[in-house]
Amino acid sequence: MGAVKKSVSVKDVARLAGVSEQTVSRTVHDSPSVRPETKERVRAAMRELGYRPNFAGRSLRRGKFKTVGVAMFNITGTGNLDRMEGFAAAADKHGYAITLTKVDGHPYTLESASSRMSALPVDGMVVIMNRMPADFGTFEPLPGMQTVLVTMLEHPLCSTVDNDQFDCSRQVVEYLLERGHKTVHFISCPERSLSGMRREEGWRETLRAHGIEPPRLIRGDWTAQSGYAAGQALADDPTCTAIYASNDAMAYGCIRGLESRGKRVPQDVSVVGVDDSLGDIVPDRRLTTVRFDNKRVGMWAVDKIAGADGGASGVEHMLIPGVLVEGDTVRDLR
Amino acid sequence: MGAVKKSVSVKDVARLAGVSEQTVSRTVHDSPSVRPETKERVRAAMRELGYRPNFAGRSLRRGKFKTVGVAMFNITGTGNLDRMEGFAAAADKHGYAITLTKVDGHPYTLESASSRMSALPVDGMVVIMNRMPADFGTFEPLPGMQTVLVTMLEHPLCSTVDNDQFDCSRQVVEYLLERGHKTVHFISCPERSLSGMRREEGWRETLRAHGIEPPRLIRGDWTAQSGYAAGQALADDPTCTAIYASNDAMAYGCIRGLESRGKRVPQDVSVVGVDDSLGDIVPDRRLTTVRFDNKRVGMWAVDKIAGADGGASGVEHMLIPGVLVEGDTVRDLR
DNA sequence: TTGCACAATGGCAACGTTAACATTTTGGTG
DNA sequence: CACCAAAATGTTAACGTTGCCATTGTGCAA
Repeated sequence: MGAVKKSVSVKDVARLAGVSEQTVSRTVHDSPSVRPETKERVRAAMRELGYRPNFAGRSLRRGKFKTVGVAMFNITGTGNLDRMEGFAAAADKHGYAITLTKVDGHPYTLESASSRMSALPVDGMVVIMNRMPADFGTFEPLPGMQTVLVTMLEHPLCSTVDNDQFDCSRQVVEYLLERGHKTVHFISCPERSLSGMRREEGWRETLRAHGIEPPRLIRGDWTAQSGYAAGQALADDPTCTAIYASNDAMAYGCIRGLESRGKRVPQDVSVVGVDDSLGDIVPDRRLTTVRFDNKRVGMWAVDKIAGADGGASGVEHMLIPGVLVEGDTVRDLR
Repeated sequence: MGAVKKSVSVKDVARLAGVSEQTVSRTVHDSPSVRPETKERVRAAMRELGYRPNFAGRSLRRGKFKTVGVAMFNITGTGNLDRMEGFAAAADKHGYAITLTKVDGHPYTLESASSRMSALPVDGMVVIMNRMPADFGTFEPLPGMQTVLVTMLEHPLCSTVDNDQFDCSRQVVEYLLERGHKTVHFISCPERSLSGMRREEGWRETLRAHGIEPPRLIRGDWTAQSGYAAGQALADDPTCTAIYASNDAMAYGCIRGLESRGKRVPQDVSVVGVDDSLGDIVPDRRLTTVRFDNKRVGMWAVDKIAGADGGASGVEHMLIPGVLVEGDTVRDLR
């Protein structure tokens, strides 16, 4: 019918309501210095025209976007959903939005994540690191763009936050040692995984701290199949009474592998996993595992950016401990 | 040391390069009507000052944000990660970004998702529906904001896309019937799940289409535990040679439940799930299941918005079929 | 040498919003 | 009723970018 109206601006509302643009703006922000009846008139005009504030104009004026960018090299990955839940929750709390970007991992550098973000309407950015970026040591965040890395490594210029993988292994190993196990065997993961390697260190160092020389580890690949093979291999080892697997899938595979060789869990061998990812999937047992609070990790990252708002806050490093969840796959030997 | 520079604009670059702002803008867009040596001078100035184009100014000028908003009532949910992968991939392809928002589900209405988005810098929006919004029938998208719903329901004003749940059940049921099973028992899910109910319809109607009266279904709750109970219950039913569970966790629970009663899978009873979510988790068998392409669902949604760009494209409804993946939990009775 | 086409560059305005300041109106007091 | 403070409203300018049109410079044919 009529000409296509581009978009409704304060000017249009002002004209219809018979007030100045400024009064409209004040009404939008519910300023106390507008008479209630005037406000009502303006609101009526806004409703009639279907006015909604233009984000671009607003940000341009304010120099702020109220948005945090999240850069991911891999979207699919254990815990990412919970982390996002955390991002969204924290953003919500501060009146911020989240902008998600997939970064091509070739090359796998922080620089590529950073430059990808630089053209987007964000006040700060979070990078989820899965591996070691080539430029981790030399990377400098964009000026004015607060950058938080989700990693357990510390960075001199960027705040970091992640689950405490070392402590996770410490908890597991000590839990087993306390229950009378003489040593703890370990099913590891691919070497490129930062968090996996940190778990490995935690296992090794905690054993050493208790004066125990770590047994030879078995390298897995995160899948239950590799855990199954590991379980079969360890079934013949008489010194093996306790196995710690780097994730729940391998732990479960390991249990089945042990059982396939006639070992019973936990009567003969105890098994502990990490992730708490099998709760609704495995029906007949409750795996003893470590539950991480990825949502909290996500919240911390966004809080750091959105919470600081104007005031530039310093670089911080945060490790969030997991919680060991007792199931029925560990035997107390005492 | 010096005063804090707010941000570098074309003006600053222009001054340093000794050209007009317009020439800087043209250089940014690599216009052919700038002499190569001038371009180089401008580029040098940009590098020196660390110029990056301001998104707000640009969007304000262009009236476009090159961003698609995604509204979710629940971030955590099967398939969401893959869907996001799809959102991000499609956005990337079109040079768009994704803005993620969690919408409070009280009330659970499209209106609340829509108004939440209206203040954000987005050109269009995607809503992931898990349940039936109270205002589904009456909802009107914001003018100028193309809205795509991820749901299998059709909407008169919004394009929709989702996995074809009905067809999923059809495939499974026909697959089993073809292999000589006389009927197919069904482990369902909570009634509030839209997709689950559609699977239920598919099961029921496909059986009827083959002249078979559907047996009484067992209502589960998505967990392996409920599948386990269902498996035990069905173990005593001599007519039951094939079970179709509404997800893999219940299917796996069901298998374990059957085994706990001495039934073997697939020798005595065949079991099929949906989701293909156990591949790396269950070590000793490959579940026959249906794999959905959630990434493609996500891509379709964002393509619809970002692909149309200016030209308003019509309302479309898309159902993306899953693929039945043969494992070793079905016996061919022929 | 003049004229003309075309390449290269510059000036201006506008997108929508709001902070800062300016002005008008209102209500209360002497 | 004049006067003043406070409340209510209006005016202006600027945020950074870029489309449009104007201007200047360059090379070449007449």
